[in-house]
Amino acid sequence: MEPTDIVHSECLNILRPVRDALDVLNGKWKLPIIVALTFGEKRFGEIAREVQGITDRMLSKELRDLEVNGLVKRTIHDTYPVKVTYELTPHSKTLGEVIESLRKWGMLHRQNIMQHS
Amino acid sequence: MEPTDIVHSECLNILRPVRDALDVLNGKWKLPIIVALTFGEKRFGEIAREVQGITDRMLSKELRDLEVNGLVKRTIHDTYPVKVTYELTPHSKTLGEVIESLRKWGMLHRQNIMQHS
DNA sequence: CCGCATCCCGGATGATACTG
DNA sequence: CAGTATCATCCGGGATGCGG
Repeated sequence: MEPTDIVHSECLNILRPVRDALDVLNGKWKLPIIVALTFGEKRFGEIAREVQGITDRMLSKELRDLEVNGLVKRTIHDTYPVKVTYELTPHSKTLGEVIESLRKWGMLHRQNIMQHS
Repeated sequence: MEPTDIVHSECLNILRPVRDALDVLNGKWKLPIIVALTFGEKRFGEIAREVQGITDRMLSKELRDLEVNGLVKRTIHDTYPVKVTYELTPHSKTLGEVIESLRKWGMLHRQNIMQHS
C-alpha cells in the first residue's frame, strides 16, 4: 500500500460518518418537520398543517424515520379519541451546530455563485 | 400574522441556505470526487479510477455539477491526445468546516443509535 | 383523529456501446 | 483519453382510499 493510498483510505473513512449525517437530514421533509417541532411537542395533524405540502403518507414515513434515528419521540396518549404527540429528543438538539454550519456555508455559497455569473 | 408565525417563517428562511448546502453535497458521488481532488489536479480517467464504482456517465455529470457550483475548475490542455484536468477551487476549500461538522455529528449519531438499540 | 395500503409517475442512476 | 447516446432500472414521493 502506497503512502498516498493510506491517506486516501483515511479520507474514505472520514466520509462514512459524513454520509451518515447527510442521510439523516436528506429528503424534502426532515428539516421542515424538525423545525415544526422546535417549539414543543405537537400532534400529527398540527405538524401536517405546519409543514405545507406534505401528505399524510410522507409525514407518517418521515416521522418514523426520525424516530428510528432517535431524533423524535412518539407518545401515544390513552385518551379518546387517541392522541399521538411528537417531540424532539435531546439528541436532536445536537443537530443545531450542523444546521448552523450548513446554513452559513449555504449563504456563502449563494454569494459566490452570484459573483461568478 | 401571529408572533409564532413570524418565528416560524424565519425558521423557513433559515432552511433555504441549509437546503442549498445540502443540495451541493448530496448524491452518492460528490464527496468522493472532492476527496479524490484534494491532493491536486487530476485527469478524468484518474478520478474515474479513484472513485470506485462510478460510471463515466455519472462522473461526467457530477463534475459538471461541481463546476457549475464553482467547486471544481476544468482545464482543457491543448495537447494530443487531448488532456482535461480537474482541480478544486478556493471556494471548495471553504467546505472543510461543513464536512468536519457533519463528520463529528455523524460519529456522535452512530454512538447514539448503538446505545438505544 | 391518526395513520397504513395501494397505485403510479418522473427523475436519478446504472449498464453498455459508441465517437472525436 | 474523455466523454456521449441509449436503454433499463430504481426509488422518492404524490394521489387516493380504507381502517381503528
